[in-house]
Amino acid sequence: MPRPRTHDDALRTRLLDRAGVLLSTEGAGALSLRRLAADVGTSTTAVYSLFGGKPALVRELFVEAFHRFGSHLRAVPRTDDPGEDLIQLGLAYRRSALADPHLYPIMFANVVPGFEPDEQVGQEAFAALSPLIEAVRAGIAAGLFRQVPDTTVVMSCWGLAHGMVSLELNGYAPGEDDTDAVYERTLRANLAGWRA
Amino acid sequence: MPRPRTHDDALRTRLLDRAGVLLSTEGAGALSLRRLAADVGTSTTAVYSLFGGKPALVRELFVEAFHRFGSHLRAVPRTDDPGEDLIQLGLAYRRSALADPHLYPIMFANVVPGFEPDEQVGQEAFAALSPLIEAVRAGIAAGLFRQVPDTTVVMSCWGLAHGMVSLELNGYAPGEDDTDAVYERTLRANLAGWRA
DNA sequence: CAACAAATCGTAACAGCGTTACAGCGGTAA
DNA sequence: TTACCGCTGTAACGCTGTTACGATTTGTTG
Repeated sequence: MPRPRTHDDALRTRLLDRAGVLLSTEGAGALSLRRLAADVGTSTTAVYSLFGGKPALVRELFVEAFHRFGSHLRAVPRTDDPGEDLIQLGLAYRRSALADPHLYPIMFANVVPGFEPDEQVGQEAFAALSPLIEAVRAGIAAGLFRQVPDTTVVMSCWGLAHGMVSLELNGYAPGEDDTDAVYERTLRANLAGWRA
Repeated sequence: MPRPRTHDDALRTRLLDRAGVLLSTEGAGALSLRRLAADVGTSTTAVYSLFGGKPALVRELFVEAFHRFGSHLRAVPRTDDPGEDLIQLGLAYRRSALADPHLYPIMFANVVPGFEPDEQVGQEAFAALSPLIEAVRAGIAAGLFRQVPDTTVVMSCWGLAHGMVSLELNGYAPGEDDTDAVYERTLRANLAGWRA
C-alpha cells in the first residue's frame, strides 16, 4: 500500500554523520538543513520525519558529543593516586575539547539557537563526568583531600578545566607562554589547594 | 540642500540602549534588526548608516559590556592583602555576570553569529582585567604567591571564575548546595594552591 | 488486468533574518 | 518656483527553519 520508505535508519545515521562533519569542520553556522539534505542527497523533510526538526537533530549531536567526551575521560586509567588521576583527567578534558573544537560549544555553550539541553540529556551529560567524580571521592576517602562535599571539589576541577578550555577556544589563550604547560600547572595548583 | 538627518547620535544611542535591553531581557535570539528598528521607530537602514551592520552594532555592545564589567572589578577596593583582594575580585566577577546574564555570552561566547572580537577590542576587553593582574603582581611581589609568571596565576584565577560562572549560566550549577558558598570556597582553594 | 486507496516523500510556499539597491522625500540655493 | 542633492524608508534578494500539499509508488481489491 505505501511507497517504500527511504527515510530509514541508514539515512538517519548518514544525516547525523554529515551533520557532525559539518559542525566539526565549518562550525555551527554551516549547519543548515538545506545544506545538510543536499549533501546527503535527500530533502529537508527527512530531518523532520526522522528527528522532528533542527533542535532535535542537534540534541542527538549533543549526546553523541558527550559520548565521545566520556570516552576520552574513561580512557584515563585509574591508579592508586587519585590526585594524579585528577590531573590526567584534566589533561584528557582539554585533549577532548581540542580534538574537535566545534563540538565543544555544542555541549557547553548555546551555539545553536533553539536548542537547550533538557533535563534528561543534561543528566546524561553530567554522567560523562563520572570518572572525575569517582577520583574526587577516592581522594577524599583516602584522606588526600580535605573533608568537604565531593561536589564542591568536582565543580572546582570541572569549572577550572572548562574555563581554561573555553577561554582558549575563544582566543583568550595566555600570551607567549606555552599553553600546555600553563594549563597543567594551573590544574596542579588548583588541586593543591584542596589537599589535606 | 540635503534633507535633515535623523540618523544622528541621539538615534545611535537609542539603538544601542534598546539593543542592550533586548539582549539582557530576551537574549541574543531576540536581537534582530527589524525588531530593533521597529522598537526605536526607524528603519533597518539606520543600523547600516550608523554602525555598518549587525556585527558592528554587536561590537559596540561588546565594548560596552566590558566597560560595565571593568567597572564592577574596579569597584573592588585594593587593600594591603592581595590574596583577599583576589577573592573579592572573583566575587565581583560573578556578581557582574549575574547582573545581566545575557551580556556575559556576548563577551566570552560567540552567541551572535557573524561577530568575532577583532584584535583591538580583544585587547580593550583584556584591559578590563587589569585589577586582577595588578593584584596578582602585588601578591607575587610581596612573596605571598609562588614565584611564577604572573600570567599563569592570572589565567588560573580568570579561568576558574569564568568556568564556574559559565557553567552556572548554562544550568550546570552544583546540585543542592549553596552556589554562592561553593563558588567562594572554590576561589579560596584555588588561590591557596598558589600561595608560597 | 485495471482501478482504487493509502502511505510516503519532494516541491513549494510562508514567515523571518541580514543585507543592499533604489526611488522618493525634504530641505536649500538659484 | 524649480532644480538639485543628500538622506532615508521601501522593497527586493538570498538565506534560514518550518509546514502544507500534491505527486509518486506500492499493495489490495473489483
